[in-house]
Amino acid sequence: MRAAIALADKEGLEALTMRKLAQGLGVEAMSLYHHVSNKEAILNEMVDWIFGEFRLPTTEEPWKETLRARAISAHDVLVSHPWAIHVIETRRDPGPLTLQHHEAVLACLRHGGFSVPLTAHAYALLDSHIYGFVMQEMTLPFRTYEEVEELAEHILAQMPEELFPSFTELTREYILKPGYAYANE
Amino acid sequence: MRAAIALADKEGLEALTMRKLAQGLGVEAMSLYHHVSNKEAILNEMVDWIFGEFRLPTTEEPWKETLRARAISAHDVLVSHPWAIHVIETRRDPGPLTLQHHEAVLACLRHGGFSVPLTAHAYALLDSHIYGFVMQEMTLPFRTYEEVEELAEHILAQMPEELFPSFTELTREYILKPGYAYANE
DNA sequence: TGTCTTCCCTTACGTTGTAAGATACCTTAC
DNA sequence: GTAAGGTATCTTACAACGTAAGGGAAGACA
Repeated sequence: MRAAIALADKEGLEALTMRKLAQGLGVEAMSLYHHVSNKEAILNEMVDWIFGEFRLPTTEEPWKETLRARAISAHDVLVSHPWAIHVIETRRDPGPLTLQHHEAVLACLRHGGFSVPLTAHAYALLDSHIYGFVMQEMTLPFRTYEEVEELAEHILAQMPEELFPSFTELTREYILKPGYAYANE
Repeated sequence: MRAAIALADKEGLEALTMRKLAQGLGVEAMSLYHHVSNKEAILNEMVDWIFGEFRLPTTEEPWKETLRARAISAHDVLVSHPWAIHVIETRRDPGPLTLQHHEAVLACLRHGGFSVPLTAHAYALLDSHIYGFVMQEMTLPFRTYEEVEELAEHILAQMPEELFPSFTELTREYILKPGYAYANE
């Protein structure tokens, strides 16, 4: 698991093949199948590990604070493992750490005074925002400020201003201002 | 494009291979490369087509109403093409319909009185919710109500209630109630 | 000393995207 | 009327993927 996560972190999800993973462990690809039934199983465990990294909310702290801390932690974890949302999105059965995490969030909301239906609404709302935000952040065609600058100039150059007035305005007056980072949205 | 979208709709994204796509068109796989440079190019165009399906917001209607209609439309489109969010998430350069859509949303917010920074905040917030919501909806291990029932019983049976009190409560008192559908969250 | 389990190996297969190049047809030019 | 060139398709081939099938070496235990 550690090797798989490290490989995906370093060389991207598409580099995580059974052969490369095995090679990093000084072993042949087929040897992995003695410990794991599938590549899918590896991905499942990777996602469960990710959920284990999220800060668990508690029932002692006020719900707003502890859930805010959880959201920020989840964001940070997902951003530092760029493959994560992508893989989460394709998993269909949750692991133990994932279930434990859900339980903690639900318990926190219930202790905070939310009714059962409101708890469901709130959880859906919170995680929609977290996942959607991270997803957009990861989909951006730039990461550093230099990349923003270069790309924006390139796009502006070939984007007719009369067709895209609001877009060029946003780019010029907001995105290209020093200090811009999508994460601050 | 029509064949590619139909194939992905009907048999899933993993069934969209160059050979199967060609076969559906009565042609060999390599013939597609005369019209398209890559499989990536096909995916790019599919995403652009998706954005073209989203209802464009206008500057005539009140921003709240027209953006709400856009959000619902986007949700419906994304749900009826289950491959869409997945592919959107991996695209890095937007097509013309995508740019046109962004322009319309930005223009709507600006006309609605939002400042440039607030427009950026609002757009990020709106789309985070839309994408995240759809992503969660598509990741659920069930689609129909029968599947919920079957799966919930199965999970409850092997989930120790003392370890997951809030989870079992939510399942029993909310998810298993007739009429439940995640889309209503 | 012999059997069983654990762990890794080699070999092989079907599927994927696509590079390289041949071939048939249609259009256009002289 | 014929040559030249462009357009659309084909066949063949290759490297990389996940993984099925089965062999072999080491240690554990009888």
